[in-house]
Amino acid sequence: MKEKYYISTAIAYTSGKPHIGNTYEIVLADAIARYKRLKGFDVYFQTGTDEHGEKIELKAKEAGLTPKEFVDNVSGVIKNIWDIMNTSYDRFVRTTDVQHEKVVQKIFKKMYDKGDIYLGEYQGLYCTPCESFWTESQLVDGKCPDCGREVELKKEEAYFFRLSKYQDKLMEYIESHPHFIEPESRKNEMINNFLKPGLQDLCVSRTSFDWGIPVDFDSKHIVYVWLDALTNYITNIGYDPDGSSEEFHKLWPADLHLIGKDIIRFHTLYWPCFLMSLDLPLPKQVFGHPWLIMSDGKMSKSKGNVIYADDLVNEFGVDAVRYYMLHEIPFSSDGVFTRDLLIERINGDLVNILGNLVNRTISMGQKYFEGHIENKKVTEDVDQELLAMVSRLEEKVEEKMNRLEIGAAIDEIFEVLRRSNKYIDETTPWVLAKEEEKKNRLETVLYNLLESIRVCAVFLFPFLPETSKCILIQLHTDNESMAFQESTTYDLNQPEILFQRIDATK
RNA sequence: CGCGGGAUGGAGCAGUCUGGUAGCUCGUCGGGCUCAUAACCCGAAGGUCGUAGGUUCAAAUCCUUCUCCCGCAACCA
Repeated sequence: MKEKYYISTAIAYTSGKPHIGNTYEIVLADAIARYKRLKGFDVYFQTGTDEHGEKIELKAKEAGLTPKEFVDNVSGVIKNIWDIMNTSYDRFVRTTDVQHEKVVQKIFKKMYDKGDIYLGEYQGLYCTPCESFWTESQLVDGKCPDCGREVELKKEEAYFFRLSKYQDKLMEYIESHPHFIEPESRKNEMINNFLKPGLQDLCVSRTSFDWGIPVDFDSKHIVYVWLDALTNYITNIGYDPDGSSEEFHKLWPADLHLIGKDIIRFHTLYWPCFLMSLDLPLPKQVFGHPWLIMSDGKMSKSKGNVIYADDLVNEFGVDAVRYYMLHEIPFSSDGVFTRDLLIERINGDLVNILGNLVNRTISMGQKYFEGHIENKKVTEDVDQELLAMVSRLEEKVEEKMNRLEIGAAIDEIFEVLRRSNKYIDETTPWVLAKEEEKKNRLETVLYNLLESIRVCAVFLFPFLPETSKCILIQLHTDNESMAFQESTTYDLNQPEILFQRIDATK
């Protein structure tokens, strides 16, 4: 039986259309999910939208819509972009799903009955005109950061979750599972800033707005959005305090929660404590990925530097945009998006290295053998280095993917493609073609190239699914073996341009 | 002294854990080839590895000082 692999993205907040930075996460998750499937895992890949909260209530009001109408629309927009990016999620969840809402209420009740949630008083610095609570650190010169007016100490009835109760257990878990929080610098932040000073109990209800899940036994309280949002990882696979589904028992705990670096705290402190309260095992890993930013910093409407994924896909194609996202963003520091660099990557890597290699190889196959190529096994020493690289590729890619170094995994594939281009120069097929007695050697050379390309195409599938398929179609093969095959027969299709060169001056 | 991460040829990065010829991609310059999308291949120039000191036969790598950049510092998602 196949081993399961449960990967999730954070659910996207439905405040508006996601820009390209917000789209990075789903593509990253998709690459990992596709890779795990390729390696034989039974993958469950979940994504969706987070639809409650005060901000959405306000946005809806501005738009003259009910909150539900508003989130129905935005959730659809988000799903559409995920589809445009050709992502292979298994389930798209929404926090406004009735089933989710019901289970969240049960979870809240269960925690309350257990004594982990208690009714208390929220004390905070409140700005009355802005109707907002602020923390000490959010204040600017001791005043409201929004309007600059004085804030006052205010008390409000609220429910609290006893984070303090689970603090030691959580610390123990983090220390005994060194890869639970990645990258490591984030783990240090959590330990030093929160765990060591001691966790404060978390306020898990709100009374200042309505758009959310009501506490069923005290309906003037709305369940805190994060308690609502985080539980999506279990409610949608059948968790139920009164008895969970078979699917839940199969899938939980999740293998990887892929999230943005901005929400690490919620996923590595609050979420584990919630799970411990429910007596559930903790996810195996939480990876806080860096961001795709613009050269002048984070994308924002006020800066006017927002770029949307669908616009780029229309202009450059989905795999070019995927390639950029997956290849250009380092493991633990932000990656910068520029149009020039995108074009450079398309021309330099996708057109020159990959596209041209496929094109020139298939062209020679057609020209010299009318597309019919077998392995004549007239080998020479010069073949060895290429074949060795191809045979090591699986191991190399696996090593990088296990560390979630996606860009480095792609580099390994391109190393083989570069080596293949070099192999053509070393073997000079056009010279071999001039001598009839070298015909079998020529065919062997082309065979070696075709197999190398085929293996690369198989490994490119998680990252560039369309391109991978196009290459296999041009090679006219459905052999998806990850290893070099000694004896296949190729009956090539006509070559077609995989990526069109972009004129950077336009 | 709040905590953490970073500073490497023109650009972007790897190497730092486990000291020992400073590597990759792009760019520049020169050459080769003609199967291919003026693509491909080879070669060259270019770095006191942020600063100052220390340990060592030997430091990008270990220790300390300072400078600059970035992230975090809890109830907004």
